Amino acid sequence: MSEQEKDLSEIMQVRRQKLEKLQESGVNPYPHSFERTHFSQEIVDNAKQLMEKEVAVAGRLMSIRGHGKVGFAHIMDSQGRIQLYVRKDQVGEANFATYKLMDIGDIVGVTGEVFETRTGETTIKAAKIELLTKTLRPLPIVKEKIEDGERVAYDQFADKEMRYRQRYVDLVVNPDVREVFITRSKIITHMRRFLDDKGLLEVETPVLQPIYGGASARPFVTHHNALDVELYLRIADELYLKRLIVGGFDGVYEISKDFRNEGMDRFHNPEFTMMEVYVAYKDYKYMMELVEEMVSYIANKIYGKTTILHQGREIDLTPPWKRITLFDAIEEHTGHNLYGKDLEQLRQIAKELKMEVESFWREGKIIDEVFSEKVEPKLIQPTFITDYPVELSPLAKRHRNDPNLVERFEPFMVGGEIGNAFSELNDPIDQRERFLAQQELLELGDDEAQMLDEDYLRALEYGMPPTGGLGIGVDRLVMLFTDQASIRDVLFFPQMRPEKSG
RNA sequence: GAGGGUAUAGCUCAGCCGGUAGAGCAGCGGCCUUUUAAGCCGUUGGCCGAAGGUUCGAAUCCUUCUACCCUCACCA
Repeated sequence: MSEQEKDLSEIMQVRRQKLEKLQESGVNPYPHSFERTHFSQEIVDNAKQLMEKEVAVAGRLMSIRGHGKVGFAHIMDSQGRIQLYVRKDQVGEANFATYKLMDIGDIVGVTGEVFETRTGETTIKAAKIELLTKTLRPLPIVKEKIEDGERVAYDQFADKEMRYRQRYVDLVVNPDVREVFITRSKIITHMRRFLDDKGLLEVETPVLQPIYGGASARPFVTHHNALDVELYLRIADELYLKRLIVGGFDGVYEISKDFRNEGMDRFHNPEFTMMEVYVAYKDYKYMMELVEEMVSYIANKIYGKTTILHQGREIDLTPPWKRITLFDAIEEHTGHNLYGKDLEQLRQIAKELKMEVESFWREGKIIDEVFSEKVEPKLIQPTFITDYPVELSPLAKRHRNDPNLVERFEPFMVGGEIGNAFSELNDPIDQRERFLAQQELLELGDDEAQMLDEDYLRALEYGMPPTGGLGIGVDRLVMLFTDQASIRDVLFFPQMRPEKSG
């Protein structure tokens, strides 16, 4: 980079020359503060009341149109944009000279009176325009035009790689991107408020864990020097949160990052945000109500209604959502009832469905595969899939009516799952057996099988009340609400290969 | 991990069956005291992602590499 710095592009050299000129004329290009009285949007919205009143706004110059001894510009702040009108005979010779040395992208503060131009645009007639930060890099400026009431952007900053790597530029230049992240923040705020209003306690549990658990995934491994031990970045919060239920809390939740050392695509980032909640004395039926209530609550808070548009389809989040068992759903979509079928029969059915089956797959795995291939893509409207085979769910309690099943559900919509929940297994003896079954899988070479956690078993032996638990993939919920097709578009800084290798 | 695509000026993109680089915007110099994708005149700017190869000659054809995007496989 330093080589490039020496040989700056012409456009950047010019900016540095302007910086020097400004300093020579006594202008501080990096002053310490500015007293703002209004945001741009407030002025535009309240133009009548503010007419001929003095205001002070601060933000970035996004367009400059010169007219000799006069100039128009747009300044953008966090709320929007407003036009400036700078006259040499108003701001004075020296200040006008400073203005002439400003570039698109520079951060400025303007004081002046509000008025309306001939064309009817609310504008600030500058009494003074101050440089607040000189910028040395040109912004990839997007030009906009209003055509038939539609905002049309020209030369949009669109290169995805650059947008992700230089999100700060993306945010300045693409207003829709900012909106997505504001909505993301609101979703989490409303989620938190909803859970708090239920009387649940927000808690924090370890990210660095000596034994990882609570999900099936490969972990990131790290090393703690002082203790000289291997630690894992958590793949889930589950086992720690349930320890807190053992400890006597009636309901706890955590919204935080989990880490899974696996592939990346438009639904997966190595670090992602999970919300997990556990409520004592409740079961999975209660958790279903909690999910549909929470998601529709968020929709109402954000859009004032419980339907949303996602990738051109209207999704109706109004409770109650459809509920169907895993086996019924498979039968509905394939015509095959897989319940109680043995391994050979399942293989035969998979064959008839033209699916490839790996030799080491067991019953549960085949059922899961049939479901995700034949059913999952068709679950567009919100649907709870319930009652999974025991072997797929080592932490879930057996079904009250059928010991081959567990009380588990996953909420699906737009062809993907957004969470996972169960009546939590609190029988320590059964839990030990399930862990041992996982150990066998581990030995068979399943590197995602779960580790046996003796301390967690000890906690269960002290007694965990009946508990309902739920995890929600927050990023996916955000994708749904903000109509984004890729997880990278709802993460400020999605994981990328480091820049400039080789 | 497999397949497909993309990479040319600060940004958005042209550049055909190989002949030595182009536009708009931005920038720079002019003119311009109500413009708004401001306008008009002039003008600078490129190791054509990297490295090799074929060729008299490569942005263009071939090979390898790098990064990103899309699809598929595993996982939320």
